Amino acid sequence: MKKYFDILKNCILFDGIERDNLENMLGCINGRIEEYSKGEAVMQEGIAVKDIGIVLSGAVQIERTDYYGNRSIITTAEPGEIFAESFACAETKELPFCITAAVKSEIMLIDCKRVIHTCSRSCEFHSSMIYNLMKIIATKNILLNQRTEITSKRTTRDKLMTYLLITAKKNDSDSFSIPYDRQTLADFLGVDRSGLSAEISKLRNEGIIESRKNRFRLL
Amino acid sequence: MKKYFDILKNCILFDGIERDNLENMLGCINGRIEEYSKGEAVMQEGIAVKDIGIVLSGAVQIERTDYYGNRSIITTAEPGEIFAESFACAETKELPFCITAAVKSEIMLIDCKRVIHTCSRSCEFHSSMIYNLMKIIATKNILLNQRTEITSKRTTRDKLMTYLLITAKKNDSDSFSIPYDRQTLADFLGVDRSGLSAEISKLRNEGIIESRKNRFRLL
DNA sequence: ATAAGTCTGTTGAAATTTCAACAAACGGAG
DNA sequence: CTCCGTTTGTTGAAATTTCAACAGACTTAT
Repeated sequence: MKKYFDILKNCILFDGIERDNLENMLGCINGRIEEYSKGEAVMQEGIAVKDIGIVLSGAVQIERTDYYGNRSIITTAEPGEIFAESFACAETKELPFCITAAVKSEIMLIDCKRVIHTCSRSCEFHSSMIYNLMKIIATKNILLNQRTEITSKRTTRDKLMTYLLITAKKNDSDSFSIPYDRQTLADFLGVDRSGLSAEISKLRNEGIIESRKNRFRLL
Repeated sequence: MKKYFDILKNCILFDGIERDNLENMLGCINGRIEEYSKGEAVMQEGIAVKDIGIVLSGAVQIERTDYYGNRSIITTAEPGEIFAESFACAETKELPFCITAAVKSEIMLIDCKRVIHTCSRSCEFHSSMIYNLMKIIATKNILLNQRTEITSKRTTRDKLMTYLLITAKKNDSDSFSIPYDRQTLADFLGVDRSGLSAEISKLRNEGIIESRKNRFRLL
């Protein structure tokens, strides 16, 4: 168990909890470690989700199959990252996709109820963990809301401008860098890459923005 | 205070908490009641959000101004509904939009920290409230994820089919009703209403779905 | 039953996006 | 410095969406 402490220490779920207290914590929430071989299902589609997962080693991927039968990877979680937390907290009756081990992996599974309901001992660290979990989910929520605001716009220009405006506000400056290359930005905005490039050029020619590579300035 | 108990009783944040215990609860979390006149800001853009809001009477609306200067209402909250909970839990430093009273309203504001951190008395109801809050935010999260999955598709057909497939799975049946009229569905999917109608007809002609008004069946 | 209003499906034209292909710019590696 | 692989910008054609307008179906109030 001890050999995983360095990884768990970096897991945001345990933010603000000292290493020395981690051991007590883990007893308190009864985390169990499971091993999965490459391709094996960590959580199967259709199950009722009870556990929050933490990747200790390896990686898991969340996969979805669309109505054409195309399977695509929605996200992956690497060591120290948590997954399935929203489904566990929402007490999802049927997981709408499959979570599998991308490679041979060790996963810690924690019963969500043990996290949310403070133990009888009511340890102070438990409270920290609840706070962390709430913050994680709420932050994702805000990010998803922003993305929805962007993608609900109808044109590439509107999507891009909405994104740039949100980013400028976040950076508290008209001039900022973005952490995406063109293709990734296009995927995020839900538009075609070449169309996005064209739109950036157009906005630049119209004197609405300045841009060079992934650095932008709103005028 | 007592006159608001009926409203609070229906607030999902207090699910599973008996009326008799509600009063203790409210002391424990120190909910304060504020009154706002029509149009007055309940939470101003740019502030650091600390409180979760509950509408006791009237209604609040969450408004956003886009880069053209058009102001639009993102959502409204009516009596018994909560708002700003994600921003409070995520400890948002700058609220990205304004929350105003749509009409003369009474609002209960609760310091989020008081909710998340169980009180020294560690009352059992507090634990219920944390559980409820977590479930609310996690559920929204899942819904937003689904919406993102839908709107990230490029064509009206793909968006519609993804939505129908998710709904069918949720209803555990190929045949189901949807809670939207055409315009609302179009807004939700992020597409043009007339184009959506046309696409539904096309799918029907191709024998992929049956549909009558807001009832659908996947074939 | 009528009338007014709303919702839905249809259509064609205009606008926009996607797609494919290519060239220019860029960034290492040798 | 040159070569090679990758990223980005550009372009024109094809596909799709949006827009506006209208007609028919349906609802509700009187």
